[in-house]
Amino acid sequence: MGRSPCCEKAHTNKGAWTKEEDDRLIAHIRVHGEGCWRSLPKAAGLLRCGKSCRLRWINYLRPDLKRGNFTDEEDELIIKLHSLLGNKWSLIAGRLPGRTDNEIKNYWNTHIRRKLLSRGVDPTTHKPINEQSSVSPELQIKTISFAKEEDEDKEHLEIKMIVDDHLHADNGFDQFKDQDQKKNIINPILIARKERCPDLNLELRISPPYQNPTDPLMKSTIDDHGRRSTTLCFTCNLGLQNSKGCNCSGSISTNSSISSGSSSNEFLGLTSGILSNYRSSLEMKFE
DNA sequence: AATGCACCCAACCGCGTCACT
DNA sequence: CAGTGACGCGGTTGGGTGCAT
Repeated sequence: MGRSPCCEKAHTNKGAWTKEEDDRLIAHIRVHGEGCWRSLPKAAGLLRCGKSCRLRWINYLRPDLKRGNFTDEEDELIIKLHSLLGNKWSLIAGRLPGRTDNEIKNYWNTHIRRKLLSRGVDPTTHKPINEQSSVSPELQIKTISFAKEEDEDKEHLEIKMIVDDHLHADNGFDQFKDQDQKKNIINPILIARKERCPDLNLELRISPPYQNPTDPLMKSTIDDHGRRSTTLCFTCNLGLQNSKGCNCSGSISTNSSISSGSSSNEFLGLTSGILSNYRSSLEMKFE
């Protein structure tokens, strides 16, 4: 079963928009507002497909667009958001007022990628290019997909998560060579986690972006077992240090940025409902 | 001045998701 | 539950522009 075309290709203009077309689109949206993109071209007297009109409006004609060069602050925010979200350009754009996903995507591909490479940082993983993990490949978590949880080998995943925890705690993990021994250690921790957040069964942890230990934003705490862990509040992670939501008291650790339910129900300004929708397609890259 | 090349970015394309029936 | 239409997203393309030779 094929997909029906979004419009009648034979009678639509393509390519660059003319001034007259722009004016028609603007005039129509001023009167009728955004939406109903499929019927808009006919109503506005445009020989364009609805998709094309939507893109033109969102990426170019919208009055609230911020034109001009990206600032250094925007650069850094994009980098931080990308390290958390990956190529989720629309989500990133949602945190930069006046910028569009297309604009940020283009800017990333033409400027920021190069900028990161020149810093010796892999733009995909946000880790130093020459830093190779000492962990054996079979113990490294590459990607966890949430598309179909039931398809996941959950036990395998849990073990990897805990091994990952111990790696982060600089605890060494040769002691966990035996799988059963691993599980004996792992299961109580998992149970405790589930009890802490009974409403969430996401099996989800999001690793923070790579942080330079010398970064002045990083703060260190010592846990009950005398282990050192470096923490940074989430708003600071987003480059919004000293903002209203800044909470650098160590409440969010580098090992579990979103491991438990938050009373605010917000992540990056998204409601839990949006997050829920987003979850099905979200892939989190683990270190 | 002519040519080739690299870069930028607006626009397109295909697919996934959601709402509705 | 399946089919369908509409919208939104991310990857890719291609034309315009500037620079080097």
